[in-house]
This record gives sequence, structure tokens and C-alpha cells, in this order.
Amino acid sequence: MASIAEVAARAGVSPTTVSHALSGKRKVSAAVKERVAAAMAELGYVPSRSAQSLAMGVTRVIALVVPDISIGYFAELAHGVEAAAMRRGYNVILCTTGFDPARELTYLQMVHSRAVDGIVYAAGAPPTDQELSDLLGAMPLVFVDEEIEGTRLKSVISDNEAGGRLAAEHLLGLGHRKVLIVGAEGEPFSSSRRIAAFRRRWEDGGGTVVATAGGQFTESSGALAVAPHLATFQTGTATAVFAVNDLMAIGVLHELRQAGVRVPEDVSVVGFDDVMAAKYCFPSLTTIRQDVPALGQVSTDTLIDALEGAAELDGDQLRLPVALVVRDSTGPVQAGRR
Amino acid sequence: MASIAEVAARAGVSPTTVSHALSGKRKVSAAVKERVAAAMAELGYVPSRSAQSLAMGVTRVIALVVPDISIGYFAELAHGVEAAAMRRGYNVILCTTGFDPARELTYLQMVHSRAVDGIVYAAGAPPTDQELSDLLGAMPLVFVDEEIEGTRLKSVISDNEAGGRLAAEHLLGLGHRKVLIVGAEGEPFSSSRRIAAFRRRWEDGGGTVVATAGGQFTESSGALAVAPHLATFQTGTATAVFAVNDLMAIGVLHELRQAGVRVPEDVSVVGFDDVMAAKYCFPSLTTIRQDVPALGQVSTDTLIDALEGAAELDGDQLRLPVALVVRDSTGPVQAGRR
DNA sequence: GCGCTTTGCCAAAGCGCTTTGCAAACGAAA
DNA sequence: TTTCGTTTGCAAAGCGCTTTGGCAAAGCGC
Repeated sequence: MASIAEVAARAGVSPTTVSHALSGKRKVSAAVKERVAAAMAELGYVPSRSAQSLAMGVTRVIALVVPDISIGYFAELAHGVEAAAMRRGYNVILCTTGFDPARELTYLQMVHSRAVDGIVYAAGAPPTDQELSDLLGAMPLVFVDEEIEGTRLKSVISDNEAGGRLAAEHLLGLGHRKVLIVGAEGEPFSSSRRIAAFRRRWEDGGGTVVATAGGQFTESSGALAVAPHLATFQTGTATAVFAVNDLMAIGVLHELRQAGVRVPEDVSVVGFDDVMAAKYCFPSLTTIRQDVPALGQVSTDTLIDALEGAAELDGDQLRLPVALVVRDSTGPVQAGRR
Repeated sequence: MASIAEVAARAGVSPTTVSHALSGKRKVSAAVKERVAAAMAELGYVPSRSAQSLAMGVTRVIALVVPDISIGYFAELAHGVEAAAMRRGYNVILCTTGFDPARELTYLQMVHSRAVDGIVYAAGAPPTDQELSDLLGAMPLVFVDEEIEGTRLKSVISDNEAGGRLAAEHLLGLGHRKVLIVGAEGEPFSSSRRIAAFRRRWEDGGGTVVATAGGQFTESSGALAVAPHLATFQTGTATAVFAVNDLMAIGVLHELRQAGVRVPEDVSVVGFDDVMAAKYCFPSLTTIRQDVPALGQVSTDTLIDALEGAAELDGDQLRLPVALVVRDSTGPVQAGRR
């Protein structure tokens, strides 16, 4: 555990000079620089991060707050965050909250303890807690795919409205007019945006929403949500399902198959996200693709820009484009079912 | 950014006393303790982590090294690691290498710079680099699901041999005798163990291995591996596929469906891992379940035990049990195909 | 009332780095 | 030769915490 003092001694210079040689903040003659480099190599010197952090008041570490990293969406997000952070010389600390506000609070403390410089906040749902919201408001932090009521914090989101519209247009174009929406309305930010936009475009196009069934954004909750409506599909009272995320859509697919409802012959299903499984489930899922790693990268770059004084953190949202991916779970409505 | 000195001043005591009140390492009278607590609350004091790290020579942070966090397996692993770390008051820094030795090296430096106390190393493949291996050998580090040739480092693994045996027995029990193995043999640690154990049990049971096709452990490489053998299945020259991981198995399923080969009527497929998608792909995948989060938890606990002096890091492996999960992708071999 | 141990608090010395004010050395300009 | 800028290097003061030795005051037995 060589220290800068030992390196200095060995190179026959002062610690100051070693520091400058390393950081380049002041000029050091080539000869000395070389001696220092040699000494460092011999000693296997690596500067202590905690000492640097303490002296500089900055850690070059950011926290990524997610509810559960084993959910594909958040894993992909983490991938983007880590890539961007790495590129700029930052490390990322993984903070999973399990949707528990208490743990969230714990993690937010990390900026107060100066363990991290800032936070990429993708907790899956906006904080209900007042205490939390207050904390968040006064912190170097960027939201991913959500925003806090009232505050004008920076947030990076996918264009959920456009996604909802695309989904509606696709189904309308196939002749569908009666849809079941799977997803909780008025709930978390992005999900409600998707539904609202879908609904608007759908009704504009002459469609009707047969029902809305909520859920927890998991496969099983998707299956659960669709179960009471199986008869609806058999009679043709509804011919399409719009699920606010792929996990739920996959649960729907599963449930329909169990019940003997054919997709896409009897009912078309469209999801949202384009997770990996969407391509490999059966039938493969028509969905709205959002570029999740990009979401992570952009939010991280935004955060770091702000930390380094290159930008402000309050203000508007950054909105990333989405795209319709047509696969096998959607098809034209059958004759007589319209 | 209140400091311990300010708290001390406000409470009318010395910084020493504040520190002791906080850590409990020496007795502090109840009255004083209360005054200190009040002062801390008023000032919103939170101790500085970098100062603590510097003074104590310990960070309470560990690094998790994985090739790609967006791969389901590693995401689940991260989940387990984070949970265990959190429970013991540690944070985890996410390090994704993208299978790049250079980046790996960078991350391993983190223990030299004392940015982390130890490493959970799940790089997906053993390091080829000699420099790397040497580094690894002299570090507070535990391997997940792999081990380094020659060294006696701690590693936590799933019982890959048992898994391979289970898969073989299941297929044998269904009457299969001719199998295609999908996965690179002699390659990364766990994968080759699975294959070797499978093959041994298989041949013991009177089966023959028609071919082995390698791959990169992704869906597309699974699809690619099976493509040249499609005819084999149509003629019944092979009636089963054992893929060393689920991703490849899912790729195989996909390719077979494209080609009109029926599963499980024409061919049975078994995977390994039991990733989330295994349940929702079509047909749902028979596979060997390994408890990946547990892998993460156990390795993290092992590492932390060692960091805190409660255990040694050299020595044998910890081996976690696996289980056969039967789903729809396997069935009895058809008459006349045997 | 005398020694002796506790008890409860403090001073000061680090931990390993960055940073700033100074000073010596060295040319170049006057 | 003097003067003035540049280089180039150093000393010392932090950054905010932990830790140890010490020292009064209080409690105890006799």
C-alpha cells in the first residue's frame, strides 16, 4: 500500500510534485516526471480513492436507484448507465429498493454522506412519501421515465404518448375497434401516459375500450388481469388487447393459450417495451420498442454534465423516440367479429 | 455539509465524543448522547463516507464484476449480491466488462486504489490473461460459477455435474438415445462441466451423442448451432437436444419452429438455468434450475465474512444444488424413432 | 478519610491526498 | 548588470473522520 509520500521519497521529490506529475495541474519537468513514473511503477503505486475523494470533495461515483435489477427493463437500463458512467470515468453503485420507501431513503442518504455525487433515479414509481419528494427535489438527480408532481426536475423519458398512439394506430389499421387495456390507469407516470395516449387515438379512430384491468407489471398480473375477460374474446366482444408492458403482455399470451383462445386469429395483442422475451415468446409479440439502454446513457450523461457544471438539472424533459415492432401477435380482425 | 466538529461545538463536547456516541466504541453518558443526537438532527449531520474510509482503511463497498448486466443470468446474480451486501451494510459497485480483459483489469485496480474492499467475480469466463490471473490470485475475491486453473481460490458454483446428470436421466427416461449437444465443450468452466457430466451419464445409459455444436451462449448462437442439424431431426437420427443454457435452448426452439420441426413430438429440448423466459417461451422449456440469486448471496456473504476476518478465502468450492424442472419441451420419444 | 478502580470526556496524531502561497533558479529583456 | 517573468519544486494547511493515551471526577471498600 504505497503512499504518495513513499513515491516522492523514492523519486527524490516532494509529494506535491508527485501529485502534480500525476494530475498535470501544474507543469513538471520531463526528467522529474520520468523519475516519478519509475518510482510509481517500482512501488506499484495506485492513489487512494478515499483520500482523493476527501481532499477533492468529489467521489466520481453515482448511484443507480432501481426497484429490482433482475427485471429485464432495469437490467438494460443499468447497462446503459454503466456504459455511460464508465466512459466518463465514473463508477456506479447499484441500489435496489424492492419498492420499499425505507430502503429508498437509505440510499438517498448516500449523497448526504457524500458516498456518491449524484443519482440516476428509476424507482419504477414516483415517491408517495412527502419526505422522499422533498429530498429528491434538493439533490443532483435525474429521473428516468417518470417525473415528480410539481417539481421541475430533469427527467429522461421515452415518448410514451407516441408509443400509445402507434399501438392504437396499428390495431385500428388492422380493423380492430374493441380493445381491452391491461395496465393500471392513473398510476405510475409512464404507464398512464401510454394508456391515455392510446385511448385518445383509439377513440378518435372510432374504437371503444371494453375494459381496463390493472396490475403489477408482472407476467402473472397480466394473466390475472385478462382471466375474467376470456369469454369476451370468445364472443368477439373484444378483439384486441393493449398491455402497457411486455411482461404483462406475455402473461396475457400465456393465459390466452391456456384457455384455447387463438392469437392472433381470435385476438391481437400488443405490448410495450420490446424486452428480449418479446421476440421469443409464442406467438412473438408485437410491441412498442423503447431504447432502454439509451435511456440509461442519456440520463447518466445528463447527470454527469450537471455534476461537472456543464449543465443545469432543473428544467424540461428529454424525450426519446419509440417505434412499433410488428410480430406475430397481431393480425387483421376476423370477418364478422368487428 | 455539517462536519463532526460543528456537531461537537453545538453539543458542547469534543469531536471525539461525538464519534464515540455515534459508533458506541466507548461509553458516553446518556445525557451527552442525547445532546449529541439533538445537535446532529438540527444540523442534518451525516458522516462523510470518504473521511471514514480514509480513517478506517475500509470502504464497505464491494465490486461485482460481470460481462453484461443486461443478460438475465447476471442480473439475477446482481440481485442476490446486492441483497446480501445491503443486509450487511455494504454497497456494491457494478462493473461490466463486455468480455474485455482491458476493462476487467481497470476494474480490478479498484481494490488497489482501495475504492472497494473486495470483489465478486463472475466474468463469465476464466481470465485468459496471465497478468489477470496473477492479480486475481492476490485479492480478496470470490469466483462465481468458475474457477481458476491451479489456484485454490474460493469459488461458489451451482452443482453443474448434478445438473448435467439430471438432464441426461430425464431424457433417457423418456426413451431418448440420440442427442445433439448445444454448447462449447472444453470451454468455460461451468458449461464444460455440464456437458461432461451429461455425456458421461448419457453414454452410461446407452445413449449416443450425435454431434456437439458450440456457441456464444446467446439465442442467436443457439439457433445457429442447430440449423445445420435440422435434417437430422426430421429423419429421427437425433430425437433430443441438450443445450447448456436456456438462452441457447430458446434459440433452438425458435429455429425448430421456423423449420417446422415439432417440439416435443419430433424432438425434445432441455436447457439449463431456468431463466424467466424459459417459462414463457413456446413450448415452455424443460430445464435445470439453478438458484442464481442464491449464488450471488452466498458468494457475497463468503466474501464479506473473509473481509471481516471471519473466514479464509482460499480453499474449496461451495456447491449449490440444482433441480430438474419439467415443462412442455420434452416428451417421450415417438414410436419408430428410437 | 484513604487509596483504588471506574466512568466519561478530551487532545492530538494520524489516514493519504490536493492545493495554494512562496521561493529558488533561470533566462531573456532592458 | 539589473530587472522581471517564467518555470519548477516545496512546505504546510486542510479535507472530516477514528483512535489512543491521558486525566479529572466520581464511586467503592475498608
